Amino acid sequence: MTRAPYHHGNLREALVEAAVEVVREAGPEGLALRELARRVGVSHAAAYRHFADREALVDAVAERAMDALLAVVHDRLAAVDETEPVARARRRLVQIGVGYVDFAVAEPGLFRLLFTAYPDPPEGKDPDGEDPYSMLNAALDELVAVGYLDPRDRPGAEVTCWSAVHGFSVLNVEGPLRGMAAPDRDAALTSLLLGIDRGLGRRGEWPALTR
Amino acid sequence: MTRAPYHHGNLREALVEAAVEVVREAGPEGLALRELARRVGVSHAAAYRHFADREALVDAVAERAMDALLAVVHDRLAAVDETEPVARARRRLVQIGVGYVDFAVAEPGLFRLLFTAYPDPPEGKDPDGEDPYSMLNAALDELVAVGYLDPRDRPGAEVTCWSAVHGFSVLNVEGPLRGMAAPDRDAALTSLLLGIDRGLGRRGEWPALTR
DNA sequence: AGTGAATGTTGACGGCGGTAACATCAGGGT
DNA sequence: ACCCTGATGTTACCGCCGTCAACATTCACT
Repeated sequence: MTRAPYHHGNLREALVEAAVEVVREAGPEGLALRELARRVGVSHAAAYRHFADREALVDAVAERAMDALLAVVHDRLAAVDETEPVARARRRLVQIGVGYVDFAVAEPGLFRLLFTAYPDPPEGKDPDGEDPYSMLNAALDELVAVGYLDPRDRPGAEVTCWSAVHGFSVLNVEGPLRGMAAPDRDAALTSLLLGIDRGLGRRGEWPALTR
Repeated sequence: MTRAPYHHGNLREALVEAAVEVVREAGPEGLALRELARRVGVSHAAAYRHFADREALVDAVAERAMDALLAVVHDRLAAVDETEPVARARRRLVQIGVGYVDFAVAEPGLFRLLFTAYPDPPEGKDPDGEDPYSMLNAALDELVAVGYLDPRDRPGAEVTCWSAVHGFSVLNVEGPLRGMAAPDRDAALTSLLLGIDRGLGRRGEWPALTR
C-alpha cells in the first residue's frame, strides 16, 4: 500500500512536458500554471519551487519548441542529396524555408509561443551555435561561395529570407491565410521560395529551380 | 451642482477610445475590460451593455487599427509622383511595403492586435473594399498591365509580397529583430523591397530602382 | 540520530472575464 | 400629465488566474 509520495521526484520535467502538451493543444494563451499543477497531480503553488513565474515556464517551453524547429530544419537540410554545388546550395536554402514553414503549420501552438518569447539570437555570440538563424546565414554564405549570390547582395539577404518565410508562416498560422487548404499553401510556398531564389541569383545567369 | 449623471451618454465610443489608448501603450495583452471601465469612470459590468465579451471590444479596436494602417498605406501610395508607367507601378508596390512597415513600427500595439483578430479578408467578397490586401493586388495587377510582371508569375505574387513585408514587420515588432536601430532597419527594408522588386521583374530587362 | 535545505501544501490576496438581479432614466402612447 | 417599457448602469457574486507567505514533509549529509 504505497500512498502518493509527498515529493514528486521530477516535477520540473513533468511540468515542462505537460506545458508542451497544453501549448500544442491550446496554444500559449491556454497555458495556466494552476491547470498544469492539477494535471501533474500537485498543488497549485508547487510550480514556484521550479519556476520564478509563469514566464520562466514559458521560456522553458520555448526552448523545447526551438529544439523541435531546429530538428525539422536540420532534417530537411540533411535530405538534400544534390551534388552539383550551385544547385545544392540553392536547394539547401529552399529546404530551410520548407522546414520552417512545415514546423509552423504542424505545431502552430509551439510556433506561436516561440515568437512571444524568442531568445533573441542575432546579437548572441555563441559562434555556430545551431539555431535557424545561423543555419540561414551559413546557407547564404554558401550561395556566395559557389558564385550564385553576388557578395554585394549578401548583406540584408538573411533578413529578407527570414522575413519572407516567417511572414508566410505567421499569415498561415494565426493570420488571414489561416484557412488555406494544404495544396494551395504548398503552391504558394513554392512560388515564394522560388521567388526568393530568383531574386537572389545574378540576373538571368542560372537555370530555374523546380523547388 | 450637477452630480455625475447615471447614464454616460456615449459609453461605447468612450470605451473604444480608451481601449485604443491602452493598446497603444500596453499592447493587446494589457487590455482589460475592468480597467477600461475604471478609466472611463463607469462600473465594470457596464461595458457588457455594449460588447458581448472582451473579444467584441478587441474587434472594435481592430477596426480602428485597420483604418489607421489603411490611411498610412494610402498616403504613401498617393505620394508617388513618378509618371513613367513602369517605374510608377514599381514604386507604388514598394510604397505599400514601406507604409505597412512604418505603421507596424510606429504602432506596435495596434499592429499586433490587428493580427490576433484579423477580419480575414482574402475570402471576403466586398469588391474593391479598401484594405491593404486589395491595394496590394491592385498594385500587382498594375505591374502586369505595364508589362513588368510576367502574367505567369502573377498568381502567388500577392502572398509572396505580403509574407515578406508582414514577416519583416513582425520580426521587428515582437520578434528577434526587435531591438534593431532605425537606420539599420531602413537599410534592411530597402534591401528587402528591392529584392522583391527584382524577383518579380522579367529577368534582367529593367533598370534597378533605388527605392 | 539530527539538522538544514529542498520540495510540496494550504490558505490568502487581488485582478480578471462573465452573469444575474436590481436601479435609474429617457421617450412614446394614452 | 401619467405610466410603462426598454435601454443603460450598478452591485454582488462566481470561478478562474498568478503570486506570495507560512507551514509540512522529506532527503541528504554529517
